[in-house]
Amino acid sequence: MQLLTKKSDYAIRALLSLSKTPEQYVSARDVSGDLNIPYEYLRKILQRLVKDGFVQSKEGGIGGFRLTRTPNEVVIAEIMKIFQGPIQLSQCMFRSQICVNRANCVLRHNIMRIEALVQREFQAMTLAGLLEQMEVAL
Amino acid sequence: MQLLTKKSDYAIRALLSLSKTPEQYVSARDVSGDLNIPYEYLRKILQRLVKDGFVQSKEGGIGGFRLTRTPNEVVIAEIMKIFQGPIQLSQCMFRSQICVNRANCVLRHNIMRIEALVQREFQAMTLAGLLEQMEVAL
DNA sequence: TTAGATTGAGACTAAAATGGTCTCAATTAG
DNA sequence: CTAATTGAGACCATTTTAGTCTCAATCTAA
Repeated sequence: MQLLTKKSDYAIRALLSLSKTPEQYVSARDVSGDLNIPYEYLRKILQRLVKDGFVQSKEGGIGGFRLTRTPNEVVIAEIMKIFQGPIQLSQCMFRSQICVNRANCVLRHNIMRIEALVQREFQAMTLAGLLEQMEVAL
Repeated sequence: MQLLTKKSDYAIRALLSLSKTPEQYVSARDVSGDLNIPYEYLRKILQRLVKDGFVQSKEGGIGGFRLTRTPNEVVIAEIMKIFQGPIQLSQCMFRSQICVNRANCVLRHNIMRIEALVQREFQAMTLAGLLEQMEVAL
């Protein structure tokens, strides 16, 4: 059981890396080298981040990727949602079988409470926050 | 992304069901019928709970399963650990690549904090607690 | 203008996790 | 003895996760 998949982890670290040089385009090759992330896989991840508007890309010669937002506008919960989907209950709620017996309701209610808690935490987590912590740690 | 898999969900609901008749052995067949859980699958889950000492089984004629502990001794976190493994970081920490750069450390530190939070919540959740909520709701 | 590096897009693959089934032996109450 | 039960283990299908491969389009610099 892991809250954060490798894909999200890669994405967040790539974004952190890009935030070091805000204006500049950095190639997937460079980011891959820096962070030790499989090149082709990282490319897919960055392409996805382009599609969702978190980064901007430039093809050709000295192309690459750069952030489209300031680090404080990049919420980790949103990144995770892209690559892991929303934090949600075990689908049953959205299907026919709503609360066959009372136990379901109670259990689900409790799980939902915890999921909401997790959601809040990741919602409060931004690139800027992480960057700040990195600076302090230096 | 779901905190609770179907397997854990089934296990917890089965335990809640068994806790209604503490002394009595109830067959997997009956539990399966009650909760609408696939019979063979439930059997596997119950077998596992026997192995881990949460329930006791009796073979033959009017056999079945019953709780070995009182509901307040059954912690949901432990059940989840059995069927989903421990809540843990994306393995990297336990392998060669510890903190290639500072970003890793900071990100991981934050994730670990949230994971610990989740762990605490599930650790505080017991069968007894759920049962109590069910009674109140009646 | 051409070579080289880059991104875009999409198919493809391998391994693990998840959810579930099937079979058969051993046990036991009636 | 029979029927219902658990124990054990193999088996299977689908989904998720992680990653690769190929080729076209774009752009920079020589």
